[in-house]
Amino acid sequence: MTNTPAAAPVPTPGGPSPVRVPVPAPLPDLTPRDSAERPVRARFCPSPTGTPHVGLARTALFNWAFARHHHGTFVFRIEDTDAARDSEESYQAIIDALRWLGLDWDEGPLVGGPHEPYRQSLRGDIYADVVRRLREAGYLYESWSTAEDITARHLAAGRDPKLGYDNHDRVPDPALIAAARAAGREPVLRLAMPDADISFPDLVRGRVTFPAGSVPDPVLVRANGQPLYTLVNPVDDALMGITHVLRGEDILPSTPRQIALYGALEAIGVAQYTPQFGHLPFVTGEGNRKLSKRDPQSNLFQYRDEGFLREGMVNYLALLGWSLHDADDPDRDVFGPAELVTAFDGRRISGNPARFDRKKAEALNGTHIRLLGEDEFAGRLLQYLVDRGELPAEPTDAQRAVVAVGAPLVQERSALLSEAATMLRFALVEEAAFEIDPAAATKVLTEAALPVLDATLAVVEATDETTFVAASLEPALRTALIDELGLRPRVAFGPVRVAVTGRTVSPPLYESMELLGRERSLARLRSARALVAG
RNA sequence: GCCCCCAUCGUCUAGCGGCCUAGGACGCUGCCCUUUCAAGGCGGUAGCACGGGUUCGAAUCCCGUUGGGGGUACCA
Repeated sequence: MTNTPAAAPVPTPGGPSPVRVPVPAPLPDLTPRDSAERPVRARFCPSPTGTPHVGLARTALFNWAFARHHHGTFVFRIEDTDAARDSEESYQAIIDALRWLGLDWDEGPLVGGPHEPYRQSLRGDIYADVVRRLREAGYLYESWSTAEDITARHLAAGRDPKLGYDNHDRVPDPALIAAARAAGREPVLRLAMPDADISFPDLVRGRVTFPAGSVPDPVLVRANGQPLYTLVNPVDDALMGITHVLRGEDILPSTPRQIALYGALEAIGVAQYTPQFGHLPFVTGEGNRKLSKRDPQSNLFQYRDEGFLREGMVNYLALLGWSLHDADDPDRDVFGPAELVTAFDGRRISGNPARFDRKKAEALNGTHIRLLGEDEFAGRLLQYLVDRGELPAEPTDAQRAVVAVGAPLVQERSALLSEAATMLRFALVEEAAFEIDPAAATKVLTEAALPVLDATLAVVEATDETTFVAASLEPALRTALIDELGLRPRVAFGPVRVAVTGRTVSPPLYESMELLGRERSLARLRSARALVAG
């Protein structure tokens, strides 16, 4: 391997450089009063490139909570500057995600605001103007080198080609330019990085310093004239008056070039100040790797489909890199969106990567399900069943009644709405569509079940519409099955449960029978008996 | 390679020099309750990566090592 001098990969062009080098403002350590100096304006600025994932949602949540906590403004902006990857479908999905989580924005698509438009694909003229002014002030220079040119120069000089761009074009190279022109190529526009350490106070990590020379001059404008993220992200943050940038740790390494750009933007009057940055830890999956967009576990909507509550999801997402500390509990796990906002001042964000733990997310969701009032839970469950297509858009009165009566029976036994739906399905399906789970039948509906079903049938047949209620069924069945047949409860009620609900796991039995009704219960018991009798 | 970030139970964390024989939650697990499953109650299991400092005293501060992660695009 080539021995390259450490920390000096970028040769400084000899002689006076024709390129103007921005002077970033010194960014002193944060003091408690900094946050009070100007009203907080935080933003969420995703690229619409795929299905929203949990890491994206976490970033949105933190920015939202931070803005709300400080009574500031939450700006929502779409960074769709890569036509090859962006899609309208993805844009709609992001909006859907924010709405589901209840993250309302004060400025952005659909709601407008003083800095419209909020989709970067519509802001071309603005960027063109900023680029023109940066060029006129001398901050951008044309760079004609291709990746091959750069690699060839490193190799010729005995340097490691992985060093990246070598700042060669700061001084125009007539031969290179002529060759590029002959090949019909256009130059990209680069910003010259200052030859000094770049250091900034990170809200999450404290002071972070990048040594001079460790960041090559970045490309801000493509050869085809289209601006890149490296330009438009800081430009829009500046134009929109963003004060705090909470974003993923993956862009921590690009912060120095943004700070350099802010120096130039301030010089030409586009920016008034450099915002404060806070880099949120990664959300990881099963391994230690950053949760990839391709990982099915990362798909936010999957959790909604499986019956996560907004409250459960928000609560769990908030715990991914943050913890709530209050007077009576220094490490509280369960809290709602309002409590999150009250507590989220941004100071307790951890720098540690956090693994997305499905089990814990589910447990937390179960806690929130139990926290819901009975009627509220029934309403959520009904909506969930409709959304999942298990009930029609306009459920019948009978269907509504089953959910209303059944919801309290399953509320404390469900961690997810999908579990509640599964447990209530026996009473929701058309009678013709009712099926007994084969595994449950094999396990419980054996020959030994015959006397149980006979005794149960006798009991139920003896009831009428007024005595077919849980309160009467319980003593009657206990007498018939436990006392008279001398069975243990587990053995006695198993066959009845499977006959009536089709599953070994169900809401409480007597209530389930009452919910189903006398006639349907009888029919199912008879059908199960026939099955057992062969 | 180079730059940056991170390092407390399996997982997420509390801890910001003595209150720590390290607390909570999830998980796992024992018992109780019990018509299934849950919920609930009472227990248990398990951790400060390593090595140097600093200090009367270090999970807490500093340095190094190791390990993990990210970046190094005319993606964002």
